[in-house]
Amino acid sequence: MRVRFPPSPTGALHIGNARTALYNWLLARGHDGTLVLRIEDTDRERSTPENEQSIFEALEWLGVDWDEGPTYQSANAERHAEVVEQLIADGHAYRSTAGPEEVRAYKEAHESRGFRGAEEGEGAVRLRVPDEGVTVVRDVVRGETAFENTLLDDLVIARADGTPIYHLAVVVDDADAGITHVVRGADHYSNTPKQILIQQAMGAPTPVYAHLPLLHGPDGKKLSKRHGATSVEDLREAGYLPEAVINYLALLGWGYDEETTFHTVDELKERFSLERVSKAPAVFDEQKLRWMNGRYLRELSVDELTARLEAFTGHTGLRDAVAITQDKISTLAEFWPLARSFFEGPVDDPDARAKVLGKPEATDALTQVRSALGELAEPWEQEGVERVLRDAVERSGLKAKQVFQPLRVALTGTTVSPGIFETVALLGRDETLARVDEASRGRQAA
RNA sequence: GCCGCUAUCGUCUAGGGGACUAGGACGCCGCCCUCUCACGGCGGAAACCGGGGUUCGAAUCCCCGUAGCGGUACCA
Repeated sequence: MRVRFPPSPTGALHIGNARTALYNWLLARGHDGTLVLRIEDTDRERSTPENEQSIFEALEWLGVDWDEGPTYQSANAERHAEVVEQLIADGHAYRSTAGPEEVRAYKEAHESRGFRGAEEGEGAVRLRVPDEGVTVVRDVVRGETAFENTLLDDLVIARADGTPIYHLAVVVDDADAGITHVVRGADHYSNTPKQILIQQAMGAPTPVYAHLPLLHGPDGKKLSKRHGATSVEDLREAGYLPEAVINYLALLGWGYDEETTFHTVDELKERFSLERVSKAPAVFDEQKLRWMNGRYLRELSVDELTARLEAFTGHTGLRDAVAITQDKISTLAEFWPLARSFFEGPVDDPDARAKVLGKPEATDALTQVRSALGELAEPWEQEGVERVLRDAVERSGLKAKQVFQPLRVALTGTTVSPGIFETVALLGRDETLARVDEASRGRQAA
């Protein structure tokens, strides 16, 4: 089995393309297959070094590798021209100057009939499509469909300037590369009979086809920027883990059984099959990815998560903070907002201060807490901190919440933070007392 | 317009004639846990697009309709 996947040469790796790449990869890796990477760029200028680089980086981040390539259609121009000449010589193709207007006029004159041109010896090269019979597309996920040849146009396979059209180029490249399985988006389905016709004219074999359902945004329209993340790069920047992205993408258009949701990459390689790919388009739901990402994130060891967060945020010395925030975040991006006050001091949140420190019992609460913590003997650890703080609550006659929230705001500046005991323990004696004192002064001033 | 594909909870899906009072997951709602936010646990609401067939029996098969999507380029 030889499969090949064609990333879009137009920049970021779109989520839909990523899924196509993933399925090709799983298929090859699960079946001893060879994976070929080829960039579809007959349209010359499309593959810029920057675009390619971002695609390769996205694939690498996902862990999707390949055995051969990258190759480029544009590098194969001579071979394409040779095939075109051969098809003309064999009478399978002809040169014609007919353009869109002529084609339209022809179709208006011939009711329900594909365009048929005449040999003119110049112009673009068109393939001669048979006037009868059907071209059958056999698709692993969709079954068989017969297309009436008479309805198909004589399609252009090379421009007047000699450059090949995509359909010709893929077919030639796939045939030359010995590609046996073509797994691509369903937007190519209606084009498949054209490619099969080219294969037949060339005498090349037809590979096994599988067309994947398209991906849509929440509104059922094509996934676009206004739906949020649309590329693998976007997901990476949003703090998703590659293993979660792979798991989620695998499930968009494919299901293994009645209840399994989590699959490791190795399990996916083993379990994935084209036969179980669904036919209906799927909607990309970032909320579910988010949930799944949180699950993966919580399964990481503290050391591993720390390493990823340090790479993601560019900060170091995060381990202790990571340990107490791990089960509060769903993406890497959520870490810093929750933990920054440990490193940069209390954040400035006037609303939180007014709402919590402005309460009448706040002064009393901070006073009790200050004296309790001030008397706490070393070591300054979570266990001792919790003990004295709970005692302070007891003495104050207030509810735990009435004491802890002012303390939380005094220490972090906000009403949302890791557990209060963990926070106090991590901050350390000096910093904790200093922040409490600072908050008390601020309160008196106000 | 023509050709084609698709159609199960809001979303991802399981289902391939009786096991379906249609299963799981996300999200949502409620309860529990609780120092905030989360996490976690428990429970709940929520779907077979419509109409005809076939059959003793249809979510499952066939036809029609409807809707969505794709193709119809000297784009990929």
